[in-house]
Amino acid sequence: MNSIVLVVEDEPAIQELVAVNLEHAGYRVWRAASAEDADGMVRDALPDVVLLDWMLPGISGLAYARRLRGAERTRRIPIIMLTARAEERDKVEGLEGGADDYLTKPFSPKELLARIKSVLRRRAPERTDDAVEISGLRLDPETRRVNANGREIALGPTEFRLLHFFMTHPERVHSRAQLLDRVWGDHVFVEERTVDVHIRRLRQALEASGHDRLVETVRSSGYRMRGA
Amino acid sequence: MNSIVLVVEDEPAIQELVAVNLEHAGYRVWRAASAEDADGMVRDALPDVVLLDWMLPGISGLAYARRLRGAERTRRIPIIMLTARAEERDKVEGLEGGADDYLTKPFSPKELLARIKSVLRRRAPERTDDAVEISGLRLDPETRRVNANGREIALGPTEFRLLHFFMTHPERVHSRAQLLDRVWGDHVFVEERTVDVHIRRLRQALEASGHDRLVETVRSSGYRMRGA
DNA sequence: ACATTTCCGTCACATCGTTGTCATACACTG
DNA sequence: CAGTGTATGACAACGATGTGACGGAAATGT
Repeated sequence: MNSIVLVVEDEPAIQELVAVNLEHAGYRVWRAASAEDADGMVRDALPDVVLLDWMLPGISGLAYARRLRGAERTRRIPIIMLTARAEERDKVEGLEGGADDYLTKPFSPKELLARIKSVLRRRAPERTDDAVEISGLRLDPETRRVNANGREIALGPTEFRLLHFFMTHPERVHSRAQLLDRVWGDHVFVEERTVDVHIRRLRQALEASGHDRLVETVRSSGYRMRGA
Repeated sequence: MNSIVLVVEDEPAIQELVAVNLEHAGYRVWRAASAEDADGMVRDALPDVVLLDWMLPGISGLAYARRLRGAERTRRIPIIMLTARAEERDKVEGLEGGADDYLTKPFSPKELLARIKSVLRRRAPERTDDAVEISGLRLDPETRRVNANGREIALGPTEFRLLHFFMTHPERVHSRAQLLDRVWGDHVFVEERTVDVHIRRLRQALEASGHDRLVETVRSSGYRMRGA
């Protein structure tokens, strides 16, 4: 759903090719020609995926992947490495560096999109367009709609994202801090208790259909969504 | 999870490497460049593991390990020693100093993580996110749920931690003092008798499914959980 | 540009669960 | 049976969460 892909690639032709394909598929693309460039962009806001060329002028792709994985703020961003055929033998080392997946040049647009989608699904399913459903409650990111047994439910933007995150990570306890991080996003300075209020609003919206009982309070830990 | 690793290493490059890898794996890292540094940190709160370089300016790693093992408060913290290849012959002496394991430089991140996990599992399995099950009673830290043969059991925060500790250390008698230390935590001032009350509450919660018989009283010693 | 509506974050207060302690009843040991 | 250790129920204080209200920001409509 309009996810942001940061493409770090020094070869203009390839960068263009990749970017065009991604944009055509509905992604927003940030282009960087080097790790240094990329770093400047990441400082302002976080992309949802990083496509990282292996060979880069200056800081290498591998080194940059390590740096991203090292910093708390960027740790969970999925990384896909672009490598030339000849570099394939280095895969093992690269994986240790923290890449989530590999793409060997040349690659087809279809393959590119598939990898991105798969990597998103694995590490950040809430950034995906797939509809989710739990016991009659259905959320569809594509249409931005929520239905409870067919009847539509109106949600504010934050409640929508909150519910989406819950539904893509059910059965697991999330602390208020984690929720702020992953639902409100990066660089937020908000009281933890604010989460409570939005939980309240979400529950209120789900009350009509009785789905509010899916949102459970786990005292002293956080909140959890029932998985079934 | 979210265990704290105290890294004591004077070589900045290695400290950085280790710290980054650990953080990537989800640990919280405290960095110290010397035993003296480390000691200051330990005074405030206790880490779950100590990674200790063999060669340190000032107090040596070996000496510091001995000190940690000597003090009641820090005695049970697992210690992993970092040694250079050339020092390998000293392994025996090191083990006598009380280290739980060794890592010979250079080492791979994978090996580092494996050792830490193994050492944690051995000395503090309750710091792990793995679900535990004993004769139909199942506790899952990730979802913060307890089931007795499928039926969910509600526990307060303290009872939950208590049960978790018991289940990860079955068949072993724990004194009230030990339980206070490891379930309530360091630096607590609570009557020992309070443990009795929580045992009572835990048993009460487990009564419905008959699992309360798993929690045994060992007169004049403490409590124990049956292992099967 | 202005008016209106929606949404957000925060606060104050109400409510409820949890906690540590005590007093008492009970069980075990020698 | 005396003495020690443990179980249990009650309780008051505390802490965490629920809830309604409010001012202002942001989006939307006119």
